[in-house]
Amino acid sequence: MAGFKGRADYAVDSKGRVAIPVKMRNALNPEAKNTFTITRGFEKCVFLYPLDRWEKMEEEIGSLNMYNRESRDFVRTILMWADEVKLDGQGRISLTKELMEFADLDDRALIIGALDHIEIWDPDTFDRYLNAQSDDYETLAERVLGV
Amino acid sequence: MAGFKGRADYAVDSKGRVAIPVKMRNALNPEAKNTFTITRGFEKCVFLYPLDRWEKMEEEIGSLNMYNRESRDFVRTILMWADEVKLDGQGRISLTKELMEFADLDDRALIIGALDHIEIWDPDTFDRYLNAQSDDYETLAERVLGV
DNA sequence: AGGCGTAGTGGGGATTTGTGGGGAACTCTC
DNA sequence: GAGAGTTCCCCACAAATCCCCACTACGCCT
Repeated sequence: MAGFKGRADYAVDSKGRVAIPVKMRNALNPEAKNTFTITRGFEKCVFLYPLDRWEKMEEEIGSLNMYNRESRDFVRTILMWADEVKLDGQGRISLTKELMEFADLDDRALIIGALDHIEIWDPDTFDRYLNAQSDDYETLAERVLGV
Repeated sequence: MAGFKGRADYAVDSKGRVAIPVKMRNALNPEAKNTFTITRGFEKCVFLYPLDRWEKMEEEIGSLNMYNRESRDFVRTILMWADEVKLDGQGRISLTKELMEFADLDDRALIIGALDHIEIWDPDTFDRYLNAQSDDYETLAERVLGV
């Protein structure tokens, strides 16, 4: 039930497979059935939602009114990139070509725990992302947490 | 029970047949019996409702106020073009000429999962549609998923 | 220190999927 | 009723996908 945390620098093999760290696999809710929904994330990374968490999201999406143009745009955009993936016998998932292209992934990937989901980054992209952050850790924390 | 998601760029063969991606076929409720109701969609695409879902749609339509002119227009349009199609042995459906013409389809089709229904787009039409969207992915997602 | 188990990595083979086409059955027209 | 045109069903094939097995490195336990 604990959230995902930690980070790992793993290989992406020629078939587009990435291992998920054991710590995160153990943090999986049994009802997630080793299944994730993988989709585009923010800032050029890939999001991985465990099944149980994704179902809540689908409920939210499903409750939108489809006769509203903006809702349709949103539903299409979100779902278009989503895909259901299962851990294989070795605890890996396989990325689609589209998502690898989107996140600029080649043969290395950074797996990052983010509480209710897992993020997959290209290491270089992540570096640039960190450097682009104007504020340091302390300042950020103060802005977000410090009332 | 999971909704339709994902996207695929598939061929439309000379007989007007399009394959439905396995992932979406697997998401089908057994009581849909591999049958869809196909009809005109919004924004020049074709909608594909699984049988079980379409029945709810009919209820919704039936509950509309028929003394309202716009309701009548809507109901006529959606029903006039509606047709029942079944997956063939290869998991394909065949499009009618009228719907292909309406959606500007020729030899390629974009199949997009949209939770309770499937959409079929002409690739160029879809490109134009995406470009016309005002908000980017992050903004859209934040609006609904961002608590 | 040695062995055992687990985690990350790689690859081969079987199966499935997307695609095209042929032929039977059915319909519509003349 | 014959012929042309459709529609439907089945077969075939190449490519992509999935599943399983094998290897190595590291840590833990005895």
